[in-house]
Amino acid sequence: MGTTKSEIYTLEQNKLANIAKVLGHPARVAILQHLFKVNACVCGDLVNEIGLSQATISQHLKELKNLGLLKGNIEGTSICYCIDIKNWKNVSTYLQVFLNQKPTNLGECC
Amino acid sequence: MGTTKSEIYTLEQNKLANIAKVLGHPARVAILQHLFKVNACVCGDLVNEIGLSQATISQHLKELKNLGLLKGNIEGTSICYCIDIKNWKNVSTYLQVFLNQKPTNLGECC
DNA sequence: TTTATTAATTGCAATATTACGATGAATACA
DNA sequence: TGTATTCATCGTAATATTGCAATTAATAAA
Repeated sequence: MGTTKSEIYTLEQNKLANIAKVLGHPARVAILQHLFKVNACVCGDLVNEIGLSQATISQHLKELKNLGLLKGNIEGTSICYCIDIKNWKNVSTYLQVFLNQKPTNLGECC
Repeated sequence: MGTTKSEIYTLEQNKLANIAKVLGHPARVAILQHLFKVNACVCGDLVNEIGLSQATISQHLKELKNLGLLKGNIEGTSICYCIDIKNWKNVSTYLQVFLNQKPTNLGECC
C-alpha cells in the first residue's frame, strides 16, 4: 500500500505524471525560476535565495537533474547549474500537448 | 519536518506547484484523459476503465475537483463528471506561461 | 418498505516525500 | 601539507500520499 500502481497505466500517463510531479514542489519551481532569471548559478546562491538548507536544495536539484532539466558544469570549486534549454523544451512541450487537449466530441451532460 | 515550508515561497510558486502536484499522479492523468475522450462519465465507469478501487478513484476525483478541473451533475442515481473546460483552460494556461519561460539573458556558463 | 446500486467518507497500513544535521569528497588557497 | 569552501550523500524524524476494506448516504427499483 501507499505505492502507486504504475504498471496499470500507459507509458504516456506515467511520463506525464512524472514530469508534473517533479514540478509539483514550490522549491523546485523557485529554483527553476531563479535559474531562468540569472541563467547561471551555483548551489550556494540558491541556499541564500530560497530559505532551505544546503542539503535540501541539493535533493531538489537532484530531482530536477534526473528529469534532465538541469546541467551542471564544474567551475573552479563550485558547480554551476543551468537550465538545459533543449531538454526543458522537450519536457515542456510534452506536458503542453496534454494541457492543450480538447474534448473529442460534444458533451452530453453538464 | 517532512512538511513543505509554503510560507517561504511566493503565491505564484505555490500555485504552480499545486497545479503540477495534482497532475502528478498517473491515475489523475488517466482520469482526465478518459473524461476528455468520452466527455461524460460516471465514477463506476472509471473504476472499470482504470484498475483502482472505487474508494481510491473517488479520492482522486476529489483532488481534481478541488483544483476546479471537474464539475459533476446528478443524473438519476449516478453522478456525471465532466471536465470544467473553462477552468481547465485557466489552469492549463497558468501552467503554460511557466512552461514557456525563456532565459532573460545569455548564459555565462554551460 | 425493502433491496440493490452508486458514490462519498472513514480508518488503517504501507510507502513516499520533505527537511535537516552530520559526514564525505573534491577543489582552492595559504 | 593543512585549512576553508562547496556541494553530495547518508541517516533520521516528521508529514503526506496512496490504496483498500468497511461503512455511510442517497437514490432507484422491486
